[in-house]
Amino acid sequence: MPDPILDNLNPEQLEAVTAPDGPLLIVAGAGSGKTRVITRRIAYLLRDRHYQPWQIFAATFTNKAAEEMKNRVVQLVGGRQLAHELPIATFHSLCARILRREAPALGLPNNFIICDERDQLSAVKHVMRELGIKDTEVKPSYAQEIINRCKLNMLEPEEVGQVIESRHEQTLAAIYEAYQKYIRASHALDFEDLIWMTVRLFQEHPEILERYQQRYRQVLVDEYQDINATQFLLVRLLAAGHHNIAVVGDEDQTIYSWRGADIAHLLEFEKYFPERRIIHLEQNYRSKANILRAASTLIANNRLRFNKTLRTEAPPGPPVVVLSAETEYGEAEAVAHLVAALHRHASFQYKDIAIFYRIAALSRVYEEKLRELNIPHRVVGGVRFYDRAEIKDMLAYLQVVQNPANTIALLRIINCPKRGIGDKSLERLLDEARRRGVPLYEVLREVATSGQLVSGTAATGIQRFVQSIETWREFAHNHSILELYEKIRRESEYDASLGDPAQLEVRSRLEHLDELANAITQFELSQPKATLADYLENVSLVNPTDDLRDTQNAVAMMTLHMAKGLEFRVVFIVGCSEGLLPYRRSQEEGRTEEERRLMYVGMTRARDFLVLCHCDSRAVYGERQFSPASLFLSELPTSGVLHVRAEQASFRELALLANSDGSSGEIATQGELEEAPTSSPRSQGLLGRRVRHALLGEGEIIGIEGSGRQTTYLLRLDDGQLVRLLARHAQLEVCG
DNA sequence: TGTTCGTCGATTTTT
DNA sequence: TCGACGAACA
Ligand SMILES: Nc1ncnc2c1ncn2[C@@H]1O[C@H](COP(=O)(O)OP(=O)(O)OP(=O)(O)O)[C@@H](O)[C@H]1O
Repeated sequence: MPDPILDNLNPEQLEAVTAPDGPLLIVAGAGSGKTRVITRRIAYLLRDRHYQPWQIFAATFTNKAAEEMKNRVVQLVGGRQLAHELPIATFHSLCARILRREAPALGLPNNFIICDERDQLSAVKHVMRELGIKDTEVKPSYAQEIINRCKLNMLEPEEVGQVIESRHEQTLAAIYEAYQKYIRASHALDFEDLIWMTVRLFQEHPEILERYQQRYRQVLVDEYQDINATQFLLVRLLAAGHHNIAVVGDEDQTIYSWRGADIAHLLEFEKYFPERRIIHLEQNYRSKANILRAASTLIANNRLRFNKTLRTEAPPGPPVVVLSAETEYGEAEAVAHLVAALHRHASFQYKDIAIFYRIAALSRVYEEKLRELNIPHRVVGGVRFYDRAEIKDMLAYLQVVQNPANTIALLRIINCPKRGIGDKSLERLLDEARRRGVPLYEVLREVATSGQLVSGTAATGIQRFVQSIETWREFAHNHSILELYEKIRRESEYDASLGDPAQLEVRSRLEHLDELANAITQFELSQPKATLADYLENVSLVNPTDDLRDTQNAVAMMTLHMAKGLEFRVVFIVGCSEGLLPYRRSQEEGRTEEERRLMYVGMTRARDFLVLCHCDSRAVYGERQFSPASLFLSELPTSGVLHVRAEQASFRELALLANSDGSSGEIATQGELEEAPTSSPRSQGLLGRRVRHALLGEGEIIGIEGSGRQTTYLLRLDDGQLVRLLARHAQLEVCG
């Protein structure tokens, strides 16, 4: 009888899935079935070892990964309820759940709110103003970055020196300290706090830790190479009693070092759990051999890695194509045409195809060209829905209603729409609040009755504002989130403040606000018992595009980071230029190897066909700049890689090539031809000869394909271009 | 207090 | 090219 959980596993995979209790370390390369193993193991624990869903703590680093894992487990084990009961989620979300219950033990309120990057930046700016630090002296975004880097490593303000050495050390420490005070007073936690405070909770309250150790009998971490020091400490605390901790990782796929990820933790696992069982998976089940070889050759240039074996039994498949164009428009156009051809002439559906890029800003051109050709596509996690100003404003209203002490949100909406409460008044109110050590809202409430401290217009504005908030708070007690939202939207007259609905810009904002209503409805339907606090937490931690199901038949577009863990039959990596991939700033900060890993991750997502794109010049800040090909392109093997100029490319031919399995030699690749030339005797002699073409100039014949009338030459011109010419038309002159 | 216009400056990746 | 911020005006 077929067993969905234990069938279709190789012996090593099976060993990993069914390993007995105790620490388990699985180190394995791309496409070797790591995710398959960890999901099957969870299913196995549930079905055959009779664990309850809530006893399993499975952490991931992205919402997408969590969603994917949960879906797979539910598919294996079944049960509608299961999806809600299984604690498979990101570290941040698992921690938020714990803190929501236990916050009081740390002196924090249960209804804390989670502030995102933007809130964080505005908080930093706020405290810098209060401290009288000019943003020319220290850039707020820099201060933010340093604060986060400290918090990732559980460093207090006085320890700032450990992450930077600069004359600003004192200043940054002061900002950090003030920032902490400010967000605490606002009843807010930032992303880093979620992890760190959970660790602190466990360290300071052994009895609470013990409860969670009792509860979570199995700890699992996917993509373990991405773990940072705080997260590692967290899982060590949880597993301290039973040591039932299983992790899977691949050091070649560490792409989050800027979030504190460190390969060292892979080694340290063995230090903390010396009795660990270690399993290597060495067979790649995903990619055609040419793709795997190209990726392996590339990553071999990294020094910071173990030497893993990764083999495949797959046929060579089509060559990896390096597609070059003159400009980014040419590049995008070529991509779009090739996508169309793959759809039309080959067996690929749109949803089999993905386009990856280093930075999200790059997606635009490619989107445009796809749209021009009417190719359905979806951008995964581009401009984040909840990042839009109008959405953030409305959510800030909900946050203030939920917890008026949240000064961060309060400041966002106090004069939006305009209520005549200007900078001057606000400053006075904030001073008063600071002097007395009470939340800003407290002061507002008093001013609303006393009318003191501010001018007439401001006082009226405050009065009406406080009045509204109080009404909404009352209303929130016995109404749904949606009802509350609609009421706020109506009574705040926010819509009108956006301007004339005849304007396109305004209309799209209004549409976003309608979409928010839809999102709230969806949420309330899926979680009927959820509170406003639950909703706001969900909003902060889960991007709605994350759970946009991949149901549409559309080309997927995303950053290389988002691509991790996924697979597609066809992958395009666009913008393979120096400065972009590897990204200049990363390179300057000494993280070239991480950029190479990023490229490696992208390449290994492909099953059948991989296209790496590049262009000679690109507009940067509106200015056209020379854009040399990526270092990584030069690190690819010569064999199994085909270089094509977009201007000369026949997309139909490329599409047919993509469909070939590379074994019959219908269209051989450059490398194969060099190694094993097969062609008619007459042409044979030309292979490797220098020739001159009337129009194209001189070059070398590096390949001969087909025979008879179909014979074609593959010619490498002296400028590096590759062209394919039908032999009977090619008027070539042999040189020398 | 609110609006508009010009200048300047800056760009990663995710929770 | 876009957006954030400051100065000058309504
Ligand atoms: N034993 C197997 N037999 C057949 N196919 C397998 C087997 N193991 C894994 N696969 C397939 O190989 C592909 C890669 O598996 P999976 O995503 O689990 O790998 P991974 O190691 O997590 O990859 P990566 O680290 O690159 O994200 C999937 O399509 C999976 O279905």
